[in-house]
Amino acid sequence: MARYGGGRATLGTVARLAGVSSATVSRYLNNPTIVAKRTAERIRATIAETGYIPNLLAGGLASNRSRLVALIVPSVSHSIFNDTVDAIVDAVSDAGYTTMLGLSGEDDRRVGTVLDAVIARRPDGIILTGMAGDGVHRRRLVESGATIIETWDLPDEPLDVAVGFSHREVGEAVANMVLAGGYQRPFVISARGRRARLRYQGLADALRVNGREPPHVEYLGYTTRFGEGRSRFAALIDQGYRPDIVICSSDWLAQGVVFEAVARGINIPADVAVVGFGNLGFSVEIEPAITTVDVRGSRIGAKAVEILVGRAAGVEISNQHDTGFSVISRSTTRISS
Amino acid sequence: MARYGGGRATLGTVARLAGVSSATVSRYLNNPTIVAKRTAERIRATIAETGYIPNLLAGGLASNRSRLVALIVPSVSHSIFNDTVDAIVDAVSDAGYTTMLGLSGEDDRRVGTVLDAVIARRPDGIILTGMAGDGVHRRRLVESGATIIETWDLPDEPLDVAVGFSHREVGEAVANMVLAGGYQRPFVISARGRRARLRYQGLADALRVNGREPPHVEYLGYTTRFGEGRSRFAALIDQGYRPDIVICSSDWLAQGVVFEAVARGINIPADVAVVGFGNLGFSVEIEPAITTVDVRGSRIGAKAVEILVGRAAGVEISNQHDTGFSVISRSTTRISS
DNA sequence: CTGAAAGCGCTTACAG
DNA sequence: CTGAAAGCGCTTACAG
Repeated sequence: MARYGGGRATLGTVARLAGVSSATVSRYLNNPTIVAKRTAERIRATIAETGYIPNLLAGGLASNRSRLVALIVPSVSHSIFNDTVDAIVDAVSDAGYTTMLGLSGEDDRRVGTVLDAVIARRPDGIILTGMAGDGVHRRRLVESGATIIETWDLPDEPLDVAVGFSHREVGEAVANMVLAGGYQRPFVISARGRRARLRYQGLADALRVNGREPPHVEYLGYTTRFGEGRSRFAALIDQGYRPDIVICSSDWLAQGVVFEAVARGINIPADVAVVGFGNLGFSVEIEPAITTVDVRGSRIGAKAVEILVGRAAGVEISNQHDTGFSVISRSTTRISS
Repeated sequence: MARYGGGRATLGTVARLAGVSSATVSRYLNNPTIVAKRTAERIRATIAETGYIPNLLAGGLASNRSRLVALIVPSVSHSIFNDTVDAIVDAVSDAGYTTMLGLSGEDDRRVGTVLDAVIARRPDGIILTGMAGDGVHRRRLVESGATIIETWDLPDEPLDVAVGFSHREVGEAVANMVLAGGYQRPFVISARGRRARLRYQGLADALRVNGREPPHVEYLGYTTRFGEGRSRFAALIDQGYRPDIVICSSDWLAQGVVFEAVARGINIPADVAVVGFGNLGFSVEIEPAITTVDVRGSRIGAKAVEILVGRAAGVEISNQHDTGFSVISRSTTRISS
């Protein structure tokens, strides 16, 4: 970088060198077409020559638009939200914004701390997974003035706007599959989080309506792993359970179940069908394949950013966006029964 | 939030209400102990009452310290760096800084764009995975004035500071395991990235020194998946290869190999040993367990932030930090041969 | 221990 | 289409 007056080039440096005012350079940067062609060209050349990079700290302060989007997720390792995170960061970047990442921890334990840190940067938007926790946090969010987007859920009363799907409906859809497939002994292995419970309730209620008992369910921790699917399924079989369909709250669990079943010579789907959740990359690669629920995590992310950008441009935004889901049936047609 | 004069409270609002100058409030915020006890108490109370949250955009501009750390990784879904990302974001947050996340894409394709966006925010530190690409980017990084930390690698000439381990040495360690275990027919299934290639070279060179041929190797894409491990191993067997040890450049590949082996009734480790890389969570949960290389991703992340914070505090920092690695042997003791 | 004042690098009415 | 000037909300020598 060429240095001018002992520091890095500023807007002022560029203006002086190009023989225009700072205001004009600023206009060129934010809306090139409103500057005269020849002036624009001169500024462009000067910027290239000086290696000038705008200071968005100053820009955000002056314009009261930080072009910062805060993204808050529980974690990034072993997270079902990662497709959403990738989609958001990419879309945010394409829109000329920058993503701040905050980790709220398991069960959103640290969301308060993260919120404070994030609000101090005056983001234009805050994207959360799940719902915006308790009263204090909801209040802080509203008062931040940012567009708040709750994702992966459809709360009845979103704080601002929600982008996601109904977990109850997912449960109901799985129930329909159970009923249509003629399964008699479903067993559920589930995470203990709010949303997984909602899916179970949707499932149980729909089965009950059809005169069926609520299925056995085993709740694990907030995050679920391959190994737990494996060990829980093994324990289940060892305890004498003979489910004809195992419904898991994540594809990781389902993968573990499949792995254990294969190792034990239990036939999928003839002896037992396996259902996951998330349609994670590997779920299509497992053999026998598992049935799973695709919730289009990247679409949720893309939609969230679209809304953010739209809001900034003054577009009227409805407060509920159902991105839907689909049950992807693989290997649930029973060969024998 | 209580409103004062029609907007949110600023430093000035707090100062006026507490009956002190802005300078004193600023001092209280940044270093409470240099303010008189009674003054401090008054300010504290006023802040609580007004719900004041500092504007760090302004703070960063005025102090020329943004307290922003940029983290640049290829992606977040299905990434071996995720433990590092979690550790960094948490440590950055604990240090009172904020993380900006940029995705450089597969093979760092988009690193240029991401760099520009990030530098415009004037971060105090920039953390990258791998080495800082080509000349243009290296130059931009240096000129940014931020502390640059290259992680997951130990370049001979780091741009600024490097935190990681030697991929060649990992390959050599695996070679030692191959030799010690008496394996005769190693086969490598590998990602095509620079670092995976370095590990292969370390492996091949160490074997060559011991009078052995370089092992067969099959290179896949930049990212490797469970399904590829499965299908590549299947193809290998179908083609008549009979490796006694399969060395994979990721635990995902290794998991796929194990899965396929189990399905085919191939005994691990009696017939074939499987080696992964990364010590990802599930690798210990696979049965039979795989041998893998633990590179302590979260330690790399924690160390990187420690260096950043130390540098800001004026601590002298050496430019190479070897965080080491360890080979975790599981199921490589051969039962028959 | 505290305050008055200048300044960080931008944006944006306002006027022409 | 362009410029002069005020202002965004902080921090930090400087002086006391």
